[in-house]
Amino acid sequence: MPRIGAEPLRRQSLIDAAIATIGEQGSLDVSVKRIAGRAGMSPALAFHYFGDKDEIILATMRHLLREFSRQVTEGLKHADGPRGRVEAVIEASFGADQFARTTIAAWLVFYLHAYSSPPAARLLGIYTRRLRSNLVDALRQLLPVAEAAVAAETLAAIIDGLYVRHALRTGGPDAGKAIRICRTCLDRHLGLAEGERA
Amino acid sequence: MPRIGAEPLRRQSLIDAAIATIGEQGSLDVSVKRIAGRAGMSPALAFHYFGDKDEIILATMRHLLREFSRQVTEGLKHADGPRGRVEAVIEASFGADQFARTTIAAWLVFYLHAYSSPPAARLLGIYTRRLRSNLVDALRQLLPVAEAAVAAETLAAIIDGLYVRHALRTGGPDAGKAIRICRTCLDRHLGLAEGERA
DNA sequence: ATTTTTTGATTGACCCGTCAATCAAAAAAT
DNA sequence: ATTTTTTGATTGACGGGTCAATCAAAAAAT
Repeated sequence: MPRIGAEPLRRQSLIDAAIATIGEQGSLDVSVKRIAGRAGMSPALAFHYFGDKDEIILATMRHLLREFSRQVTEGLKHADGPRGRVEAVIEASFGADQFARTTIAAWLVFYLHAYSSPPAARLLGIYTRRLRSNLVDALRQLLPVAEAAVAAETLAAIIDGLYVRHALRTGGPDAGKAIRICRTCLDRHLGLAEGERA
Repeated sequence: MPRIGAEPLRRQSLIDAAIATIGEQGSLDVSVKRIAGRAGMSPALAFHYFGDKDEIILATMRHLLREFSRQVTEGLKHADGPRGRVEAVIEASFGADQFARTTIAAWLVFYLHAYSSPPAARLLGIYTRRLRSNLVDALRQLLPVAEAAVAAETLAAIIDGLYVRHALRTGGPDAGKAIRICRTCLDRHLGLAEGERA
């Protein structure tokens, strides 16, 4: 066997190249040729490892989702108290890896792709539900059930909105500003006045 | 001159068909053939009127932007007081025309398109700045300048986020719920406690 | 008759996916 | 240790198909 163990490396290279290419272009309309070229191999090799283009796309989505989940889980591990758990989710969302423009553009592309691709929709559904339950579970210990649901929906929307604005507007909010906006909104929902929180 | 007035009708038909096709597919990767077919004409006629595909896309964006601006302006006309002006912007954003799933999907597609198309970015920039100034101007009469800026950024992000979630998640927030979330957030930023506003 | 509207046919480019063939390293056999 | 065999890694070339855009000419209206 030659160069044993090349497959996982190649797959990862292709996924990285796919994120970069898709994110830079802001579209799924990128040829396998360009992705493979960026990863330093011929298109045929990409097909050899992934079968077809759809599978390249799905594998790339899975990688993005897994990476995000990993960071959230990591943040939750060191969080203490419900408020800390909410903040951990927020901070994971705006961590350097997740908040890179290219990464966010890729996320948005996949959001839209899910609009017409059932497998992609299934993947995103899992992520969405997990994120939501993380937020709701923590908020329920701080607020009445109804308000917790509203607060979770609001926070989730703000996060998504800040993503959109960061990725698409030059001079959009940076990570620090984004986190501050989320924290402020959380404070207000928890009924704390200016500067009142620990 | 024969068939006077055919051109504007054809152009409008093509723009409507473009919104529908792009919105349904959630992608700009739709052929001129399909758009023209949906509008009841041959692809060649679309090229005759618009020159190339990019111009079809840009004209479609301009139409969406103009329509949105029209609705905001209309709402502002009947609004009284700064709080009313903020709510007018919110309500225009979630009006039936703007909050239709297909329309929102088309919006998101154009957001992403702007990511790699300077002309599209220019168009969206105009819209973004106008929306922002509408919000900031009204909020400045209700809050200190710094807080007004944060509140505007927050509201704008929430609106965008709710758009994303409504268009892409089955069972996402409907218009009523979206408006309620925005109002609640606005209340909190204005420092009003539960049920305190007029 | 002239001008606009409309389209069928065509072209060149590009893309996805396949396939046969090549290459190089590991395993087996001697 | 040397040779042979096996097998994954890799690619160039190609087919079927689609798309954007062009063009010449027909249809329709004035």
